[in-house]
This record gives sequence, structure tokens and C-alpha cells, in this order.
Amino acid sequence: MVRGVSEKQAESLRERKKRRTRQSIIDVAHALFHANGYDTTTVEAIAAGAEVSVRTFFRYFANKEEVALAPLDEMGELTLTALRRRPADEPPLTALRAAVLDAWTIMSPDGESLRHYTDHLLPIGNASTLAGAVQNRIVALGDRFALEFVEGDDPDGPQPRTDLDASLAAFTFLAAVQVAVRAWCASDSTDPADLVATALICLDSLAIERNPAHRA
Amino acid sequence: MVRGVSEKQAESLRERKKRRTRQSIIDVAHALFHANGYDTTTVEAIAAGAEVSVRTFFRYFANKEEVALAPLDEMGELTLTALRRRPADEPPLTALRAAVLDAWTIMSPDGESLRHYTDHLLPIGNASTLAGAVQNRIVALGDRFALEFVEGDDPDGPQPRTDLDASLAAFTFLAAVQVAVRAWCASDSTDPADLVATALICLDSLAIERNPAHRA
DNA sequence: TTGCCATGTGGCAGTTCGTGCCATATGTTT
DNA sequence: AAACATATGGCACGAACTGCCACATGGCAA
Repeated sequence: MVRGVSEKQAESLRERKKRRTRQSIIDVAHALFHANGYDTTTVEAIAAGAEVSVRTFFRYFANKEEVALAPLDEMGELTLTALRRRPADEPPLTALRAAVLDAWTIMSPDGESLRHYTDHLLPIGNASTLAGAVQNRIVALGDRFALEFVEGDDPDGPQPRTDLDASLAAFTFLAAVQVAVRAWCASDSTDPADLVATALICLDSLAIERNPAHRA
Repeated sequence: MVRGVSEKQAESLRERKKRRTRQSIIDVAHALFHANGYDTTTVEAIAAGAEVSVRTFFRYFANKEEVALAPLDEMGELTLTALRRRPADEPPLTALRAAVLDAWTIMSPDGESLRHYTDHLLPIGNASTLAGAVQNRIVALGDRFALEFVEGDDPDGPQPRTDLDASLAAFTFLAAVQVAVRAWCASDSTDPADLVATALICLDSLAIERNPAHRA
């Protein structure tokens, strides 16, 4: 974080307090989730640990799921940022593949940062209560991915095409990543590098089954 | 329903009552959802309409979502059954495409049966509260699809392959269908035939973006 | 410093979903 | 008709949220 110093003064005391409170809630919540599991951890306990009232907790997070999935959201934002840095004429699947690799590995070549996320998200992935909420985030992310491709809507570019194509690229991509994540979770590996490897396999074989002859 | 008569006697009075109660709950619930929306319809109201206690409602359905998505589950079972009728040596995506067409159209060439489902599911699709639960069903269905491909595990068949491939086929397929369903819902069409057409477009263009040269 | 205004916070009452427990009612079998 | 299995209802309870109002705290101007 070399830059960012210059704009630090713009943050008032109020805003700093809010940031700290928010982060404190997240930290306490994830510590409790890790220790006791998501379901058995009450909002009351989180609020007590973060030294705020339950009412205030719900002012920072709309529900218990939101605080649990904050790291997932952060990862999504990271990927989206990486996607926006790709050249506009790149085919969607190529750009997405590169973007997720950037977000996962470039930012931390040793995989430590990715591990930071997986550590947070692995125990949560086992909470079946959260599965629906996770999927919701993924769908929302897919829509934002798709928007990137139709927005760069120059008619001469080879890729942009229709909304349907953009959505298809985004959601097949996310399906591949999900398959990889689920396979990695099901395996006994805890090494983030294995996750990256699995994801690459899935992304590479995304389009291999092009049926030679369709029976319409 | 020509057959099925022979096994009717096997259903005792108790079982008949339970079936009727269950169906009554579903009917009342969906009528209320249609009239007032999912969120504002309380379990208490459903139970009252079906003339059972709230406690009994929760013996038939684990939660409010389950009764709302009962038609979706039924459609999933239909598709799975259709999939099992496909020849074992068919490529996964081909088989899935044919299966969903069977489930959607063959069983009712005029599209009336499909409309029956869309009528039930369209108002529910607008309830964002249910989005997560819907996704949960889809993931569960995808796993069952994938199982069909690895179970038929004859090493000489050209398709079965690894678990990863099976999952990829299932989930990219479901992603395409979802994109189609969402596009159809976003459009102003209420004609199920348009849904089928959109789904076919999505399924056909599933694998078209095979990037000629990957930059590994 | 003083005072005013905007905003963040806590507490409380209330709604809804969902569960455990036990008594009662209904169907089934001998 | 008695004995058994199972379905139902009612109640108490916990936990997630929400609306409302009073209070406290930070920001800003005279």
C-alpha cells in the first residue's frame, strides 16, 4: 500500500470509527464461526464480542450471512477489478480466466493472500445454511461480469456481441470455477495452489465437448 | 395416467390423507404467494388456509421455501428421469439437452404443462428472498446429473471420463439453462415456447467460444 | 468555548420462522 | 373391542430481524 497516504486525511474520525467497528465485527464473527460453526454462533454473541449492541450489528450488516460472506465479496471485487484491466478486445472467457488468475495469484505470488481467503471461506463452505447465500453472490457477480462485456459495446470489436452471449460467458466461467472450488473442498488438500491448478483444468476443458453433430 | 391403477389399492387411508393434506398445503400456499407475494405470506396463513396447525405445516415442509419450490423440484425430477432414458453412450451435453427438451415439451407438445410450471414459478422468481434456495436446488440437481455420467462407468464408452468432467458438463448445462430462464423472465414474453427457444439458443452457443490460442 | 445540527448508537417491543415436548386424536391390526 | 403405531395440535421457547424513540457523539459555525 504505497499510495493511498495522500488521501488518508480525508477520512474523518467518524468514518475511521465506523471502519474499525465494521472490521471488528467481521473479525469477531469469523473467529466465532471458526470456533463454534456458523449456525450455532448467534448474532448476540458476535455483537457482544465486538462490543456493540445487536441493533447496531444490523446497521452494519443486513443479516448474519452478510458478515460471513464479506471475504467472498471482497474476492469478487478483486476479480472484477482485474477483469476491468484486461484489454477490451480480449475474448470474454480469456479475459475472465486471466482476471481470476490475477486476483488469485499475481497479487500474492506465494499464495499467502489466497490462503487468507480460503481459510476464512473453507469453514463457511461447510455450513450448508450459507450455500444459498453464496450462490446469490455468484449470480450477482456473474451479472456484473456480463455487464463488462456488453458495455464495451464497440460494434467493430470481435467479442462484445449480445447480452445473452455475455451472460453465457460469465456464467459458464463461474460454473467452471465453482466446480473447481467444490472439487478442491471435497479433496483433502488445503493448499491453495491445488485450487488454482484445479481451476485451470476446469477452465481449459470448458469448451472441449463440442458435439460434432447436433441432432436438432 | 393409464397405468398406475393396479397399484392404487396399496395406498392406505392414512397415506391418502397425507397426500391430500400435502397437496392442499401446496395449493393454498401458491395461491397466497400469487395473491400477496412470498414474503408477506405467513406460514400461519398457509396453515389456516389448509386447515392444519402451524406445527403440522412444518411436519410436511421443513421450511417455507420448500413448499414454494415444490414445483421446481418436480421439474427437476422430471428432467432427471428423462436423462436416465437417454442412451448411455450419448455425450453428456447432448443427453442433457435432449432430456430437458423431453421434460419441457415432449410431455406436453402444446406447452400447456410447461406453462403450468412457469405460472407457479414466475411469481416466485421475483421473490429475491427465494433466490438462494433456488440456487441450492440447482446445485443439488447438478450433482445428481453428474452422478448419472460417472455411474455409467464403462471404460470403453467414449464419454464417462472423470468426475470433474461430469460435473463440468452438468453445471455448464445448468448455467446455460439459467441464463435462458433469466433472459426469458426479463423479457416481456409469457409464452413458454419462447423459453424453450431461448434455452436452445443458449445450449447451442454453449461451446462456441473456443479460444483458438490459449495463452497458458 | 458554546451551541446547534447531523448522525451513530442502544434499548425495547413486536413479528416471523422454526423446534422440542407432551397430550390427544385418528388409523391400523389382532 | 383392545392395543398399538402414527399423525396432529398446542404451548413454550430460541433466534433473526425491524420499527420506533431516546440518547450520545462528532462536526461545524458564531
